[in-house]
Amino acid sequence: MSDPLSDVFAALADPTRRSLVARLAVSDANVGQLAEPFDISIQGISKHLKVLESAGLVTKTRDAQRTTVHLEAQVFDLMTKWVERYRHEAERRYQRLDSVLADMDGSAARSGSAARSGSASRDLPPEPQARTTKRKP
Amino acid sequence: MSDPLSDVFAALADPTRRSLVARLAVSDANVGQLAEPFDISIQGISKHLKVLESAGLVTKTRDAQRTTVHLEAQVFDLMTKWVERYRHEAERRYQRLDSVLADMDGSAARSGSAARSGSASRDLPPEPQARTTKRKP
DNA sequence: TGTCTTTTCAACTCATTGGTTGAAAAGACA
DNA sequence: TGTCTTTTCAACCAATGAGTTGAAAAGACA
Repeated sequence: MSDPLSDVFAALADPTRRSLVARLAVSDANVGQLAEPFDISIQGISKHLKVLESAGLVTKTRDAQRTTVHLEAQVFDLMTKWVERYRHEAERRYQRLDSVLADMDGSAARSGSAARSGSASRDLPPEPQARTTKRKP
Repeated sequence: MSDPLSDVFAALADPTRRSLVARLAVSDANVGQLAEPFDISIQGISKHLKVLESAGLVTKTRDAQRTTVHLEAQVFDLMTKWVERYRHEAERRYQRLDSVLADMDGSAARSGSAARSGSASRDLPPEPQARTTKRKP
C-alpha cells in the first residue's frame, strides 16, 4: 500500500497481529514463542510478523537460527497523531452541537454550504491525498 | 470482521476513506459532495461510506433523496485507548533499555524466560483474544 | 559428518475488497 | 403525469490477504 499510515492501520486490522503486538509489549520473543499460543502454523505467524515488520511496528534481529522480535515505539506516534487530530475535531464539533443547529434550520446548513462558506469551521490543514487515480479500463 | 477494533482499523487502512474522514472533520456533507473531489464513481464512494458506517466512524441521516453523512466521535476513543496503551508500553520498554540489557547478557533475557519470570515486566491486562480457531482442511 | 531446530520461501486455495457498470428506489418538481 | 436528482443495490472482475503444505537455508551439536 506504500503509504505508512495505511500500512500501520492495515497491520493492526487483524486480531492475530494485534495479539502479537500485545504479547510483544510485555517482552521481546522469538518466532516460535510467539506462535505457541495460536492455532496457526509457524509459517502463518512468520507471515504476520513480516507485515508487522514492514509496517514498522516490529523489528527482528536474528542470531543463529533464532530470530527475536522487538516491538518498536516510533510508529505509534504516527497513529496517535492522526487519531488524536480527528478525534479532537470530531469531539469539538460534537460539543459545539453543529449538527443539531444544522438540523434545526433545515437542510441547508448541514450540507456543503456551511463548509464552503467557512463559517464556523476554519479548515484543518488537509491531508495531502485525494484525487485518487481512476482505474480506466 | 465482527470485532470493533478490527473494523475501525480496517476502515482507516484505506487512504480514500481516511480522506473522507478528513473531509467530514470540517463539516457534514452528502454523498455527492463527498464524491466530488475523487476520481471514483459515486457508487464507489457509497461503498466506502458503508464500511465507514459499519465501523461506527460515520452516521448517515437521510432526508428526501439526500443523505447527509456525519463524523462520529465515540469510536475514536476506542482507538485512542488501544494505541495509547501500547505506545506507552513500547516507549516505557525503550526508555528502560530492556532490550539493550538483554543484548548484553546474551540470549536468555531477551527471549521468553524474562516474560515468564515476570522480572521487570508486570503483565499488561492481556487483550482478550488469542487461540484463533485453526482452519483444518 | 549427519541430524535436529528454527525460520523463511514458494506455490497453492479460498474469501474479501476496491473498483467498475447498469438498474432500481424514491422523492422533488415542471 | 413524466422527468430529473440522489443514492443504493446487484453482479461482476482483478488484486490482495490469510491461511495451508512442502522444501530449503542455516546454524547447533552429537
